[in-house]
Amino acid sequence: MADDTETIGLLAGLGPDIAADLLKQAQRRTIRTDEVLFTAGQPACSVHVLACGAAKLMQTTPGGARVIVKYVRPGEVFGSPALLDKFYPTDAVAVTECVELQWPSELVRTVICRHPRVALNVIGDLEARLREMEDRLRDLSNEPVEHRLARAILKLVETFGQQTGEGIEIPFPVSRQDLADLIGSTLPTVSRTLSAWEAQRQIRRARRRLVIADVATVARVLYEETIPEPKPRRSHRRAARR
Amino acid sequence: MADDTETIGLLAGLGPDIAADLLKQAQRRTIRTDEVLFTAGQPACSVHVLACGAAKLMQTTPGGARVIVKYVRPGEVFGSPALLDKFYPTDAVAVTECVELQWPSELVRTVICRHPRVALNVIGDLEARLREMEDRLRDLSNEPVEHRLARAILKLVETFGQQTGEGIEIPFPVSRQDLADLIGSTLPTVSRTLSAWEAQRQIRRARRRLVIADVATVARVLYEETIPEPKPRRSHRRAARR
DNA sequence: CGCCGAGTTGATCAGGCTCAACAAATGTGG
DNA sequence: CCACATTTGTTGAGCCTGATCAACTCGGCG
Repeated sequence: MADDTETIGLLAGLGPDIAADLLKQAQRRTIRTDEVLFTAGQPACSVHVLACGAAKLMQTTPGGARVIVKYVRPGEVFGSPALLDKFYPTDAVAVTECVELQWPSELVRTVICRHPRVALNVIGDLEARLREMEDRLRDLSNEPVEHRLARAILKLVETFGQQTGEGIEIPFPVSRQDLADLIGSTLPTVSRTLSAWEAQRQIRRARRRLVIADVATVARVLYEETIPEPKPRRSHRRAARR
Repeated sequence: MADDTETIGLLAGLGPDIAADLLKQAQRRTIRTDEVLFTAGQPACSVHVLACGAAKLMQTTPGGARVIVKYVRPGEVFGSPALLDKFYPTDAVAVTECVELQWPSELVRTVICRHPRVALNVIGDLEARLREMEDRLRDLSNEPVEHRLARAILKLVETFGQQTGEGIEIPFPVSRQDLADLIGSTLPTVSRTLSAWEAQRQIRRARRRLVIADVATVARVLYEETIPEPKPRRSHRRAARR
């Protein structure tokens, strides 16, 4: 398992011996698909890293609406609120069989004191997530569903995509509802758009998995009919028309 | 200026002497209203803290759409991407006369090594911003404009609000366009809603400032007509109707 | 074989965006 | 201090994206 050292962002730049030592101190847990790693509202007392597999972080509002905040990929930190003794803000659910590492938060805090590099790694991770959220916020404010959907899929592709004979496959089930929750839309709307793309052979489904046959064409959705708009300062919302 | 020590989250928990020392090393800059602190895309080489005043962080898309990512309040860190030698992801614009402190990023990195507490402070700040973004994402996906607007205003109130004779005032100009960019809507829509609230005396305007006369009633917007929805699991979007 | 959750698809309707013309407020120079 | 220019806000009319509701299909499973 020593090769985790290379994957895990948290331990980057630490020197193999130290990293290995920290790894040994981690609590290791295997979680089956659809099982819950933690729940929103629970007190967060350890910092988590996904060693392998994939998980989704999501919130459910009292009204029943759901939002997928993020898909976690191997090597990423999640549950960092633990460092501040807060509560988990989201549910975390395994979407694959996966392996998770946990360190109790006080331990991590002392590690940070001894190896401040770890703190920088955490900061880097958080910073990246913040950027990601800013992007999504922009999309949600300005882009139509079709664009948001394309972008969400492209993102899944570059984060989790695996080349197969049929195209690039997302190696875990992504339901239409999931996609809807990811882009702030609804199942029927997503279904419609995807049906169209399926008809055009840009995507397909293989045993519960999403397969993107033609990434370039999906990406093109984002650029076609983006009005060059000669006017110096258009005001707002929906750059596309016609 | 030693009293900055108490306000500045970055320096929390450091001991007055150390904090004072760090403060001395900061580059201090005064910025006038509407001036730019930094621009999206610039290489970020120092970490900023707002000593006093207020600033907004915003992005402008090529299409001309704008998003206000955050209003920065005194004591907050902004421009932390510098720690990783990245680029500023947003523009930062002063909305008041304000004073900013800057530390070159390498300096901050060494400070972090000597005083890991600083790293925890940064992490705390980022974590809080992440939570905030998650909330906004949820709102944008699920709530109608009216709710988002109410929430945005309430947030401004609790972050910047100052009690005055007329009610609680936001101590800097917030245009309808700003509010629109904050909640992902458009100027005309915001204007309409606000006109209504103005007519009902919940808010007013005094010399370019927003004054919230009746916070409770604005807050009530969020709760009235939230359907109790007996059904165990409604699917999605817009909990409110009728 | 019948059930159940997930997906499809049609019909309908409304929130809120767009366009546009006008009114207020702020600022500028004489 | 007033006329004009510029920016910011107001308000009406119309339309379109995408949500909602609903009926039906499909694939998997006990």
